[in-house]
Amino acid sequence: MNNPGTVTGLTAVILAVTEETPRVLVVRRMSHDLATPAQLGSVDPDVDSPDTFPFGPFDPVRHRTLESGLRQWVEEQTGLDLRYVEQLYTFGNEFRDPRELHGGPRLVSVGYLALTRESPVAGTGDAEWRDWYSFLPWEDMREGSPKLIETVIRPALRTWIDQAADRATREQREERVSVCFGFDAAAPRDPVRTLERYELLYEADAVIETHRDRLAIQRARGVTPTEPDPRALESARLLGAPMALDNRRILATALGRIRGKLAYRPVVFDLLPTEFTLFQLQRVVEALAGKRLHKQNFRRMLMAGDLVEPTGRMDSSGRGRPAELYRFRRGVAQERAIVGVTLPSISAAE
Amino acid sequence: MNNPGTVTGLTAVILAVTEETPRVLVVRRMSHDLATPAQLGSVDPDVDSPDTFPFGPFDPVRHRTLESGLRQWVEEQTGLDLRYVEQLYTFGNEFRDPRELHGGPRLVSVGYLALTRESPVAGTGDAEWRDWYSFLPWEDMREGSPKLIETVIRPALRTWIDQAADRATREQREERVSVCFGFDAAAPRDPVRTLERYELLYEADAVIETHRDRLAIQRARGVTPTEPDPRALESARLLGAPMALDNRRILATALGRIRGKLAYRPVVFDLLPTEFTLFQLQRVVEALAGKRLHKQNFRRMLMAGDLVEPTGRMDSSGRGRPAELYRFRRGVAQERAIVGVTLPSISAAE
DNA sequence: TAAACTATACTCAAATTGAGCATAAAAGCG
DNA sequence: CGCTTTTATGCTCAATTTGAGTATAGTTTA
Repeated sequence: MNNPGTVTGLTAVILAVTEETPRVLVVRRMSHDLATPAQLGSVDPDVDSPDTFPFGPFDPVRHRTLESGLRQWVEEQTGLDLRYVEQLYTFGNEFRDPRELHGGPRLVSVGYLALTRESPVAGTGDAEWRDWYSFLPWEDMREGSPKLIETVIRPALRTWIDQAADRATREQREERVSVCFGFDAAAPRDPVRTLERYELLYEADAVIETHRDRLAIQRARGVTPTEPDPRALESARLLGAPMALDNRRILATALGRIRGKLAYRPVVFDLLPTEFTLFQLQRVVEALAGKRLHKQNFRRMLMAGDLVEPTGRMDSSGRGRPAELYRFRRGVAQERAIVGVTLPSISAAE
Repeated sequence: MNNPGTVTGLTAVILAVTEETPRVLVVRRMSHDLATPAQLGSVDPDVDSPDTFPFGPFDPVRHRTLESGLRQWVEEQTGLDLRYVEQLYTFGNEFRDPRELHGGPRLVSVGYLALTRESPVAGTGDAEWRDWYSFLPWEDMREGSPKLIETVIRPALRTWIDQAADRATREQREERVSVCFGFDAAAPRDPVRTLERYELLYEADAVIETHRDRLAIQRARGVTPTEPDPRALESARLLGAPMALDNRRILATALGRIRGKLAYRPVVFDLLPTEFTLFQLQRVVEALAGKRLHKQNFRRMLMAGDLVEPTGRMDSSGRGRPAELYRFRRGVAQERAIVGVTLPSISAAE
């Protein structure tokens, strides 16, 4: 086999929040330069043209840095005004791009997280905003623990635990499941561990990607595909909308990162308009955290951190008593910002 | 100018701790594949053959993942048994590799942090362990604030603040300096913000790399080099040993990451032998954190987190009362490990 | 006018954190 | 041997932070 080398590209996870709804920008077709996703041995018809994140090759002649490269083509292609931008992770696994199975190059992709205030996407019409929890439904605990955790995830993980070859493996799996999803009352669920949860589900054959990838690899290698358990497949299809390649893994990485960042950097403000009520701010934080917060404590924390200041104006558009409008204290908190917004963990009880 | 494309490589920051001394593995010459660092317009003779981190190109044919690639060549070349390995950041700035100035390709390098128990480096003889604080001396607060903070850093940053063009910039710089180094009593110094500190020093022309890079770029562009202020140069030479390329920035990234990780993952144990006294453990954490810890509180935290268990054996090699030997509770804490080792911030007073 | 909803001020107990005191057990040294 | 030095280990205490309420006020909507 010849050495097809590597292709280096940039993947953008662009987040916004409208009112209560968290959104991420996805494209239906892959970008021109890497068009037509190779036929994956698709397990599920839905997977045939699944969503991807905006992707562009990195051109060192045009771009001084990876970040400026990303900013430039995202702004060119979507017209969005990216605010906070942060490098996430570089993904370089074998067969990330299924074309590698047929002799294509390794696709090394530097993932970036970008925050913006939501606005209609200009430019190429194939990009659209989607609720990010439609891809990772088990991460949204705002209305309590979603039903599919008990009905789909728990049984699937139970099966996986029971399939352990020996006692030690079995106990390790039990512990891991318990920690990731907080089933054990002793270890409350940590909102930041999104990637671990996704990877656990992937390993446990609980998401559709596991089956898809296995099948694709087996086909490319000329091995007779193993017939997946129909019950496992059906269960996997219930676990959120699929995405192409490892894009759901990337989304999980992004979500974990932004949740972690929340605690020590005032990043929320890059998702909000210049002026906002404290309750709007809280709604956005809740959308990110995937859980409800205690209102009084939330504002206490904001005040203690000197993160916001009142504008004097009021917002009467809401239903109840009008709330005062605040603005982010740029400058001071910008740098200081040892304080962010702390997220409590989610107790197993709730 | 033709398009020379990119080269994708892997950079390894390998850390170990011997007794009290933190160590990082550096090589004197660059690895074969990217040998002979181009002549940087070296400001300082010492910079002519500076240390670099082990670097190797990424070969997608041999390596299924970036991490396995890194593990493989590091273990081949050094014989070290890498334990914890984590991706740090991908560096792709213009002119990272000075050969780019002369038409070379962009060097995109995926940085990895690796922990190992120190052992003599086998294999190619040009690798050696160095105290990592020799490169970032302002990060070691174990014996109180190092003198060079007051004698070198503070004056240099003062000059930078005074050079601000306008009042707003000036205040921003003041705030930033104060937050990074904790000069202001209100904002204690955060051990995790190592990268911010390095970048601040770089921007403020306080480290030698700023001068080196500026000169190199000016020469390559055929611009007459600006003569650097001799006092600034002299001061910059006092700020730790230099490294090639952006390797000190990478080290700062690594140090910040491991310090942050300490708080929520039991990574220290990958630097220790199987059995250790609590005091040895504390010494290692202190080496990482760059500050001294309260002994009693430290063990209280360990016990609360169930991270270690006594072996029953005693260590009598020390001078005082023999200490009990402990081992890391693998398995349980491995996964649970919401608890790590929390680092207090460093108050300005001390 | 009541019900519903939102804003905002306070309180309180539990848990966490930073710092110290006290005592125990060894080694080294006169 | 007795004294100093050094390290280990158990325990207390106050300050702060955190999670969860109670109480009351100001608006809109049925």
